[in-house]
Amino acid sequence: MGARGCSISRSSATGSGLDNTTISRVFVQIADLLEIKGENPFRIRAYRTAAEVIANSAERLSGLDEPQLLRIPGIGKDLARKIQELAATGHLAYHQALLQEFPSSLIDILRLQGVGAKTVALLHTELGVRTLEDLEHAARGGRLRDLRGMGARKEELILKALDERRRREGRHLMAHVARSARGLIEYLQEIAPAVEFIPVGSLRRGCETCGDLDVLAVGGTGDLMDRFAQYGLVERVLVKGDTKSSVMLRGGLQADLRLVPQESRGAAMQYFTGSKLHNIVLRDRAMQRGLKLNEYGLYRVESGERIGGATEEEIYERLGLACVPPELRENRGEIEAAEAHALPRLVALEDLKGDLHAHTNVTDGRDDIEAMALGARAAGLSYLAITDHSQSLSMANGLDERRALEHAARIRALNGRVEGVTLLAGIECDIRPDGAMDLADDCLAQLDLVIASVHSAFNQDESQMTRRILRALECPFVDVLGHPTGRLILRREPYRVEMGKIIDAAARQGVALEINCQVDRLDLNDAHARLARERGANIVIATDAHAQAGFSALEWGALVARRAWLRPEDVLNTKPVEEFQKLLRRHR
DNA sequence: GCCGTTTTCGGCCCGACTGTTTTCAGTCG
Repeated sequence: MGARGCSISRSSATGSGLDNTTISRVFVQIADLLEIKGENPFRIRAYRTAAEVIANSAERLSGLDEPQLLRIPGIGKDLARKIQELAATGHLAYHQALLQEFPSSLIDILRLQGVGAKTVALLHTELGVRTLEDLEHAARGGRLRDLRGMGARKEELILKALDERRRREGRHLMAHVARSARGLIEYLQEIAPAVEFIPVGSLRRGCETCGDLDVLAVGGTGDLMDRFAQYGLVERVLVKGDTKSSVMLRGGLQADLRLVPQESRGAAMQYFTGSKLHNIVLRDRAMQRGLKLNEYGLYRVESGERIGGATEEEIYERLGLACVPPELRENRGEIEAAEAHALPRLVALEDLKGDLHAHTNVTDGRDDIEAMALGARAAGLSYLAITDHSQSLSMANGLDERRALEHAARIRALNGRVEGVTLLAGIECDIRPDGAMDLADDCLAQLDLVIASVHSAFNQDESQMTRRILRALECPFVDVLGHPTGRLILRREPYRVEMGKIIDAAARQGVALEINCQVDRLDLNDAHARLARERGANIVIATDAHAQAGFSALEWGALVARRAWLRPEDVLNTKPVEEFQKLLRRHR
């Protein structure tokens, strides 16, 4: 994940409740500042690696002691102490000292396209530039062109980058990038039918957001670069060479196209799929074996002889590894598992047999029960739980007990109408601010499936929210906890809640945790879903569809599950409907 | 700043492209 923004929020940086994201952001900021300072690049990398590891750790690091911290790869004595200082005081003296030296606003400048640490330092020392506004002023005044290594062209590029930054902030939802990829590849494919176009990078790894779109053109020729630059949605060409070009698409997504020869197809796929951390480990492994790995192939260092590169499988195999699925390539234990030939058989979209979370036009959905059943069948599903909202969600015309039971009767009456799809009468019942369920137990007891979800009072403090959800899980008729953290990716932070406790309670009580497939939810995320499985909680993958076409979103949830190392047997809705129902909490 | 089956020191991934240079530094992925 890229670093968004640079200010460390005051509210979240208060003592022992410190969350991983906050610690990670401090480390990223330190790395940025050290880069501007011109520090040892390996020290900078150490901070970046640690920041990544911390952000992706499901366990809260602020609660760990030094020996526990030292067991985490990438955390040594020094960083362990820094984490503890942060956890104890909410501050880090080293970080504060750097901020005295360089204002954090310099980091905003560092994020500009084409501006790196050396340039930021130069601007700072030579022109006294501290903020984006200072920079814009200097550029408009023509004061950049006289600096060493700069010219009028560079000045113009910086003004463009400033303008772009204003219009858009960094990252994009995976599903939106996937759509852009499909459009671009369709265009290129028509021009060059013999060339194979492969999306790689974070999109291929199934990351929830992507900073850019990377596409390989296997077996293409140089003229493809011109055609790429001419694509209708290109706003501006950033770089254009014989084998590599980058463009900015309308809407602010950067797209990169790399030309690779057929014999390097596998090496290039491996290299450009990443992640960076996974690749560093892989190249290190190659080095230990007297080999060199780059985007063209795998070579013996001594003789220069090429010993692989046509396929990814070949590269992993020559390094003594099973081929790692792209979703696992994050340096989170996959190399060790690949070495032991113990990689899991990951759950796939095709394994999913039912969907458990869908709304109809009785509340805030667009289509009626029958249309939704048809949609589920078209998506290849054999059962569907209709789960409309409960009364608290009055904006959505939520159901009270009487309407909920009437609705359930209609759903059951329609069962069998759409051949091949079993309908379950469920509800998405609000968890009230005090943790009480929004509908009476005797109503919930008469339904086939109950999802409990938080839709209000998001800013309760952590202990309040944790107690609230734990109380909801006590209700014997709750089968599933819906979108457990309430986040909206790139729009709303998750609410503050102790997920470890929620996961343990869910495991204990047989409540399944949802991976909600809405492209801006994907909630649970990969790290939490992985933790949930490790702690023995059941998982369901559910769309939260609000229209007939909404079932295609299962694709995104399946990717999250794969990134969480889940196997088909870890996901309840891979089971046929009878077996699935037996596994629900109410039938345990 | 991390790491270690050669190691507590001396390594740490690497190539493409651009702009400003005249052989390269900076940026990016």
